Amino acid sequence: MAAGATDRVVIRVEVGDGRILDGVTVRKLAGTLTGKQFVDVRRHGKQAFLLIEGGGAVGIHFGMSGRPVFLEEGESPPPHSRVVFSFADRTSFVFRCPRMFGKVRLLADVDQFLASRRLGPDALAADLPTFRTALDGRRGAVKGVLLNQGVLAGIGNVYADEVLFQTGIDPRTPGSSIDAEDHRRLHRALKRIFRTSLARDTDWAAVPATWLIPHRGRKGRCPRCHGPLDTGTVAGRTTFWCRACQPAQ
DNA sequence: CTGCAGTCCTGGTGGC
DNA sequence: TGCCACCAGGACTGCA
Repeated sequence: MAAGATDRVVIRVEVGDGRILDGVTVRKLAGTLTGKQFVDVRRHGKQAFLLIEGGGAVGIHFGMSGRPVFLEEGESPPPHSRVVFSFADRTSFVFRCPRMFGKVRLLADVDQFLASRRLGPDALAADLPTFRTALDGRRGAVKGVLLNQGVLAGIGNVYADEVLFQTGIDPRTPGSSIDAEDHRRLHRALKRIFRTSLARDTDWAAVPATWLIPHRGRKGRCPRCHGPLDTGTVAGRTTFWCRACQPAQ
């Protein structure tokens, strides 16, 4: 993800738009980082953490459009680069965020931060028992359960629709009627979806045509049965599903 | 506790 | 063809 950001000395931190910062000033961020290295990168759900030598971390929440970009010497920051960390070896690490929904923070302790935000286990890292425990007993529409970052961290609106499509579950199904077999199938599908998507650099234009994602949109048709997709608001979010392939319970 | 609306922001889309 | 209004997306706040 942020491969290359570690083990290089930070010599400059530039913030293109201060609104991306949360709870820290440009001055404080730059002052803390200058002369230090990032020693490791962690990810939890939609956030990445660049661990600073000697303690603390830079927390990056990707929002919907945030992307990490590593630049080799001589490469210029792309448009919408909100924060640029420049290293002594002339490479740099950039946080792009066109829609400005992301956040950059300075954290004393990552685990403490995760606990304070009440985030659930990471959706991609969760094994089946963890996944099952997280989902079990949740009320409300299953789509809302999947979107709840306090249940599992990392599933956004588009991926929630995708995993429900691939498991043939109606997004409005009450969480209480999702059984152990559904849990198993959701878990397997989610891993496959995230791994495939990450392998394609999360480019939605590059995912398989058999997925729901390329067909989201007004006149979209189901890639499996070719019937018209249903659209509506579920759990407060725009939702696409196929009434035939995801039968109501 | 739960769920809903409103808010932030801007590139892309739909409609005219 | 060109312009503009509107919408989506994540997470927080405030209200019922």
